Amino acid sequence: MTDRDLRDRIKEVAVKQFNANGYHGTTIRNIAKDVNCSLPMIYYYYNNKKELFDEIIKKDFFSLIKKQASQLKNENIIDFYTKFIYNLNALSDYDKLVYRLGIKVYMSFDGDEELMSLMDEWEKNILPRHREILKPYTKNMNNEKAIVRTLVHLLETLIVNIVVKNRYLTEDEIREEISIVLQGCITKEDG
Amino acid sequence: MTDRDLRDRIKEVAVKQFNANGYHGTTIRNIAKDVNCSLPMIYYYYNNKKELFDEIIKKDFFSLIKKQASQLKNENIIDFYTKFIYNLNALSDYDKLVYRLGIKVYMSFDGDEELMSLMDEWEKNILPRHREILKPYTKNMNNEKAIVRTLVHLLETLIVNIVVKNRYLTEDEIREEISIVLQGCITKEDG
DNA sequence: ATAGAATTCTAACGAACGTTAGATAAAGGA
DNA sequence: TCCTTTATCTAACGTTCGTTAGAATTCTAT
Repeated sequence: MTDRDLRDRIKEVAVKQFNANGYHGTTIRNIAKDVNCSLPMIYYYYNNKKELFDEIIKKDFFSLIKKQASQLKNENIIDFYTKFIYNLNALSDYDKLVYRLGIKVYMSFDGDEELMSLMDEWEKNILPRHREILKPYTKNMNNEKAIVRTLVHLLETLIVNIVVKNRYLTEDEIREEISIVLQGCITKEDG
Repeated sequence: MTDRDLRDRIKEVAVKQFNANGYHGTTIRNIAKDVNCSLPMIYYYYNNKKELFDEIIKKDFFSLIKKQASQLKNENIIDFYTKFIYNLNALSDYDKLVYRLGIKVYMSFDGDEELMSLMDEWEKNILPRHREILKPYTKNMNNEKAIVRTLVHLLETLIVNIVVKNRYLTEDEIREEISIVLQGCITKEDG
């Protein structure tokens, strides 16, 4: 075990245990045991259990998805979305678990009201954001809204497969599925 | 409160609390309080907490999805899948919560190894089943497998929206999205 | 009416929980 | 060197947990 900041090591172990056993099933004692430190050390760095959980979601999870959302648009829309999903495979184990815990809260399977409403805020801008991205490719289509919705729904499942169910999806698999949803768009602007 | 079997009332309250607070966050005392009975009555009908949780998944959840999977095929494939999803809106509150808890286990957000492996067993026949259903419509297509996969992925998200996030999806919304994924198939056999 | 089974209760057990008090050790500048 | 700050510990507090013992009540068939 390296001599990294104990504070970070605590959070790392906590993410694992919150994922595996949920908020209530995770105990400060078990975290301390895995970190190999004494129990009150957790309280030296975090005021209480809830603050530890909240920091993972509020800091780590949101900075993760904000970073992901700010990815540069590729020249080709299908390449763009394919990379968008495919890159999730390469997330570090820690980031994957943070993402997974975030989805757990997003589905209100864990966390509290406050965290859930933060998720609702975020969710509100998902559809508009992708609508904006897809605008150049869907401007003449009558079912534009449905296409954006379907794509976002597909992306959600792909994310869940990689991050929650811990599957590896190949780039080709991802591209195939995205192409099926966007097949009406590709001939408009691209090759 | 009606005088239905106390055993059923216990399970009903348990489903609510397991959904809201997870396995570890749910206490026998709180169940008893909501059922308005004494604490040992839970143990009169169920040997322990885990048996209560397991019965919900093993009996109620699996009978629910087996019933759903055995729905009669409609003459039109898009109508069929649209109804398949749309009908979820009409599930009783209890069945929705049972379904939701099952998904929680399916995503290994709750439950134990044994329940998870039951889920894995079930998951294995999802793709083949839909491949069979779609066979008449995809037999001449080169991306048949990708279409089935994409459809199943879309169905998963729609199910999560209705059952986990408790959204109401209109029949038109559902049909639009399914049509986008199956647009290559419809002109083959149908009108 | 009454014996026996089925149902429900009060009260408690030991274990584990989140959290804290307070002592000890290590580090670093004066 | 000594003093202050930072880091770490042992031990315990009060609470809640899953579970059970054992008594009281209600039902049912004779």
